[in-house]
Amino acid sequence: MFSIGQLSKATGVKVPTIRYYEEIGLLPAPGRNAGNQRRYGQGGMDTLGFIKHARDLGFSLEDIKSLMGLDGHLGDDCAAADKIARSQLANVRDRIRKLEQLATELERISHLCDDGNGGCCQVLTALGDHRLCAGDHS
Amino acid sequence: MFSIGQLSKATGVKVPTIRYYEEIGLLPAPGRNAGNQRRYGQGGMDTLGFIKHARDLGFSLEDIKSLMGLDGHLGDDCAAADKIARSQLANVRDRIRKLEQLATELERISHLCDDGNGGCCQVLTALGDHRLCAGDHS
DNA sequence: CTTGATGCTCTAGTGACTAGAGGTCCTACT
DNA sequence: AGTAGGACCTCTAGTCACTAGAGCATCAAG
Repeated sequence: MFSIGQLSKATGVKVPTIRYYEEIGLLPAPGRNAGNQRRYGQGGMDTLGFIKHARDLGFSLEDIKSLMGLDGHLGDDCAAADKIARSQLANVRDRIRKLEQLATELERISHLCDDGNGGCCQVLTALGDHRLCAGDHS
Repeated sequence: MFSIGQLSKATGVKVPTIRYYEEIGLLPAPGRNAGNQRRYGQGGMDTLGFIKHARDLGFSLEDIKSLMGLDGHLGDDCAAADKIARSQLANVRDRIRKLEQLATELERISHLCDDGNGGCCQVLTALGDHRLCAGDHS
């Protein structure tokens, strides 16, 4: 049996966050000891580990709810899980693409001060005028 | 003179968002007409364009406040602006790196179902056990 | 038996908006 | 001049995924 603090240390999920997950029905409410404190078993540990890992991979809590069964246990609908994972992958790829455009643009802007082309500050001008952009981000 | 709707169309910033920017002191409150409706000049248009572009580049509203003068006009402190832009670039690069790790991991997970290695669902197992990860994301 | 860490509930705040209610105003058309 | 419908106004509350703090109870070690 683990206290909420031990669970927190073991999984890397902060204590208030664990209580929050319970509140929104993501993590099943565990039993309590005589002093009304939460006591978790291995099942709670596994479920929280699952949630943590999925969150690190960028899944929303809504996605995670879908990935787990309605009763709070891990589901086993492979096709659905695979679909969510693939859509998440597409999402991540898209974010990478957008961020790369931004990095290009920011790099260009950052170099404006180096060139010494008639004094600063070109950075603010570049930020102010989208037409000066090289790429077509967003 | 532009109405808030015209400003919205011209800049691509939604009407409630413009009012929100005004409320938090990012966009100076414009004059009103006889019927208490906002009327913007070119200055308002420019400032909102600046905000929009900076937001698209991933700057926080707090960053944008720093980039603009305290009185709501565009500032001209080049060194400070450059510092913010560079820190934003580093931030974006970091996010790209993390997302690439996630994409790798998600790709691996998504392929588990293809392999047909003893039946599904490996996706949920992989999500549940961080130790099965190839890379060390997060 | 005390001390300090850990736990409890509850409320409110974060960032950057978004949605809706309920009302007023402007503009174009008849 | 009247009217229909869109645009505008303020205000409140909701979103997501937490985070912070108040004020109290409980637990474990010395």
